[in-house]
Amino acid sequence: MNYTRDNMAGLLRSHEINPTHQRIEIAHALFSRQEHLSADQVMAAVNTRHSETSKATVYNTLKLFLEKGLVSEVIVDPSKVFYDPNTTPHHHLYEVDSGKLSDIDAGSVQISGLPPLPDGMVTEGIDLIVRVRRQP
Amino acid sequence: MNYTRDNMAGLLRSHEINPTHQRIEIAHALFSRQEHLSADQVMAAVNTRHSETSKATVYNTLKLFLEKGLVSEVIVDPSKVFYDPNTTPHHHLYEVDSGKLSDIDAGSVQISGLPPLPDGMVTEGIDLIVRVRRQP
DNA sequence: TGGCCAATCTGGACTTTGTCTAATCTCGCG
DNA sequence: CGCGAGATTAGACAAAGTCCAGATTGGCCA
Ligand SMILES: [Mn+2]
Ligand SMILES: [Mn+2]
Ligand SMILES: [Zn+2]
Ligand SMILES: [Zn+2]
Repeated sequence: MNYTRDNMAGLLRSHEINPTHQRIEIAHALFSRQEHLSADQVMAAVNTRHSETSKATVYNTLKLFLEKGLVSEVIVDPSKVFYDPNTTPHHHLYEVDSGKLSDIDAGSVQISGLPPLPDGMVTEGIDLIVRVRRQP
Repeated sequence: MNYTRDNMAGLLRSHEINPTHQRIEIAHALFSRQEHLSADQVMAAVNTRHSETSKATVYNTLKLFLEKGLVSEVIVDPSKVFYDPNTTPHHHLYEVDSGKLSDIDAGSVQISGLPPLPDGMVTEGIDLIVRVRRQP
């Protein structure tokens, strides 16, 4: 799969998102890199050549993508949220010193023995984060 | 175990923390409740009667407690960190709508199939968060 | 007892992440 | 064309957290 800007328009439409120039650029930043990016990093990525997308639009758009299920969010760093082009259930490895965040495939991992949920509650997701640091 | 202020002094000393009035109050707020509290909530708990502990001291002290292993931090909410008087390995259930955070005992939960760590890395911790929401 | 001084605490300025709003822009359609 | 719903924008605002220089504390020794 090649994440060209042209393909982004179709991807957006398939998630019921009206493909505008800014939205295409933001989707392209996330999907072409296939990396976890913070709002700030998206902002920088999208405005490298010249300033074309405002902070408000970056935040609005990431929230829209999240609602529409185009991206997921990863909460590992107390100071910022990361946005993830991978929406399949998967886990994360977080290198505490460097802030590097990478995926762990959910296929091989198995979680068992979780207690039953409180009444009237449904699981929204299970986040598993392995926090690692460079050997001291 | 009764978490009186007097017992807090000994608890602090056993973690190589000089027990000052403010530190005792902050530890007491966390341990007597046995709940997950944000810095803001600690601040409020400690200053109910009359203002006695500054914001800077609350943040400094929570960071000190964390370094000394007296409390742990839980990162589930993108807008604030929770501090946890429970430092034994355990998991969390997070009710997204209400923000309620509760413990899941690690004893019964089993996680298997995690890939080997990158070279020269050691696990600092494994965070498992079950995000739930009220049935729609 | 009183003074010293290292550790601690403090108010408040500052930074960063994120939100909000009112004004402006865009673009497909009649 | 030109309308208007939806989208974008600048910049004010809010909340969490950090930082610093000065004030306080309290244990210890003369
Ligand atoms: Mn462009
Ligand atoms: Mn008191
Ligand atoms: Zn991921
Ligand atoms: Zn806990």
